[in-house]
Amino acid sequence: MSWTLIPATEWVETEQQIAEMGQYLLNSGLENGVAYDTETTGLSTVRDFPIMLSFSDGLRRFAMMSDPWLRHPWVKDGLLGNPQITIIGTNIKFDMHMTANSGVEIVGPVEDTVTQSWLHNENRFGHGLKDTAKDYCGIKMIEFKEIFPMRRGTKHVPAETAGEAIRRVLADPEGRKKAIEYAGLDAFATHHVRDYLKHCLINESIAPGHNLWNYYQTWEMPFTRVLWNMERRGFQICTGHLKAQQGPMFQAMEEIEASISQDIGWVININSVPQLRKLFFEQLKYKPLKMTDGGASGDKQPSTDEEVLSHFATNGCKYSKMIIEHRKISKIYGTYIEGLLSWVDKDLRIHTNLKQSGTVTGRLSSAEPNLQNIPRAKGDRFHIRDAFVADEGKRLVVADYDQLEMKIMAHFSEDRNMCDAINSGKDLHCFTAQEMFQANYDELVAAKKSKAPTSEQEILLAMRQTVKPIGFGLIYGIGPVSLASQLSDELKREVTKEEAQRNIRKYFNIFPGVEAFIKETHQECHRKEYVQTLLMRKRRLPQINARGGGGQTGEDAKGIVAEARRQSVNTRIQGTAADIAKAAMIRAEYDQELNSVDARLLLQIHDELIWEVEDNPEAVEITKRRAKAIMEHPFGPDFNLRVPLTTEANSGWTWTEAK
DNA sequence: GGCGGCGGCACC
DNA sequence: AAACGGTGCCGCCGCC
Repeated sequence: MSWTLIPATEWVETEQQIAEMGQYLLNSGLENGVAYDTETTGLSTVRDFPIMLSFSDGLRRFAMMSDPWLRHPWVKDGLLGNPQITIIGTNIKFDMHMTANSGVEIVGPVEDTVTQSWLHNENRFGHGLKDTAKDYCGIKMIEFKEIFPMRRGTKHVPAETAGEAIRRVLADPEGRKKAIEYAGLDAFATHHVRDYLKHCLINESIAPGHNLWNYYQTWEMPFTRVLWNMERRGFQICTGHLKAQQGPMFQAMEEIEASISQDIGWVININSVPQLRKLFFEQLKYKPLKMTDGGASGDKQPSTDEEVLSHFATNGCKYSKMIIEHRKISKIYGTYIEGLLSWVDKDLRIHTNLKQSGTVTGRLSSAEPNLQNIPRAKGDRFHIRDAFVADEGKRLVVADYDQLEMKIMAHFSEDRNMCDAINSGKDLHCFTAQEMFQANYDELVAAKKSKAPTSEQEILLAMRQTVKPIGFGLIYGIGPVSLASQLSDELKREVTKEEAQRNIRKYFNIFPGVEAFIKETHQECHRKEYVQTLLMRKRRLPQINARGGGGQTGEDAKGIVAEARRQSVNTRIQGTAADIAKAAMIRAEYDQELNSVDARLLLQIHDELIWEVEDNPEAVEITKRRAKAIMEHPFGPDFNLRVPLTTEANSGWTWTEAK
């Protein structure tokens, strides 16, 4: 569709009009869903609420004030509260929050065009309505700020909020006309984008008898609501625990900065990389160990990251360690103390934004704030995870997969040795070390468990430490250079790239199926220009067949092809892990037993799920048992991979205790 | 004064 | 940094 004839918005302001709209949309909506959009007081999913509403079936479009019409039976019960009607939105989770913030629930199935667009092309830049309406339907959208220019703030007068701007524009007759046109357009365009994408997804086969639209309906549609529930619940934070650390941390950073400044003769800001370069490479005359990436501009500068500073420290630099220490504190202080505190809402909980379509592999992502990169308890002196707590009278249950990605590698590769080792309950890394270095398996396990390893056990541990990064590396498509560096770091001795290469070779000799799996994945990707996960979701990698030319040198194309090859393997593994976690979450959310004890899913960190449940032994026990059962059989009790998806579940008052 | 690039680093 | 995959966010700094 290169252009679309757009009907005028029908502004609803009488009982008769709302009834006419309700009746009309009920009929068409039962067939093909109703698109819904809100103009709101702001972007906060907990504090803001709708001011204007719009609905469309793709033929007519309607707009109205949220007050009073959101609560009108035709809207509240006839459309949004009607379990038979699919509500379609662009980032529908947001509109679900806004609507709920005004006390109205969307109860039926929900469709999200952002997720649909991502499924259609995960590599696309921009799945928002402005981009998709234009590219897919030829509809040119009006910018929000064009209709509702927000007054800028000054020193003394705060900036206008979105809500104030909308109300101000609506008060003016000319502005009102424009606002009505604008509000009605979003829902209308959303419906058109959805119809287009539905058509595309139906026509995209992913397996005999299955297309991407089936996949969308089976997995992504229910997942949207699961994520909405999780965002709605939030995660309780013990703010006192975070605040108690602010003073000492700030003081520690100041002391380090003052001490170094005194010594070097000028006031340095340790957070400033250019100032650190001045200190190390101009004043102290160190040689750059490595250069930065340089980004798009290509301006490569000497790096001052932790590896470089550690190297300088071993060469006798007394500042390096202090700077590393300062960086650690600064990171925790900025991101996880100040940062997290600024996200705690009135209910003492953090409500993150869980992005269903943020990644190219199908993983979930979390933002505003990111709760998927909270420092892990082990090694965090500031105990950030202790601040993540259960509500009064409740308890957290944490369940996580054991080596999920390696299990998937075993499943896909069907490697006999790898599957046998896992199926006999062996520690995979110890088994690999045994095979690679002819060590004794039981002794390897004993060394791993030992609190005070003997010198013989240290050797065994080094074997296991050698093997571990290779396992990860296979999933990432590692090369000998980076493996060598990783091993050098891990083993605290120089490992050459030749030695690393020999270890990779040995690894493949023990698990020949793994090497074959990688080769087959490359070949298939070259042939189809995409790869698929367990649930047949696609990642398109057309660049895998890139040839030089077009201003691109042969060397460049080689790099691009190699990268795409790594991505093809990684996506099948990482993407399948994401499928498994997704399926487990959907099953858990609708599980009768978990619901019977009111176990509420709060967060997913890729291979880990966290619930909040009533603090009584029976409820906790049921949650742990059920969580484990569901995660180990995410596709139901009858579907098994070639290896078991072993899961461990624990409970506690805080995230740290429950893990 | 807002914005985007960059370096660095937290997680799986 | 890399021939190691996928994220999000901090502070700094230069630009407009």
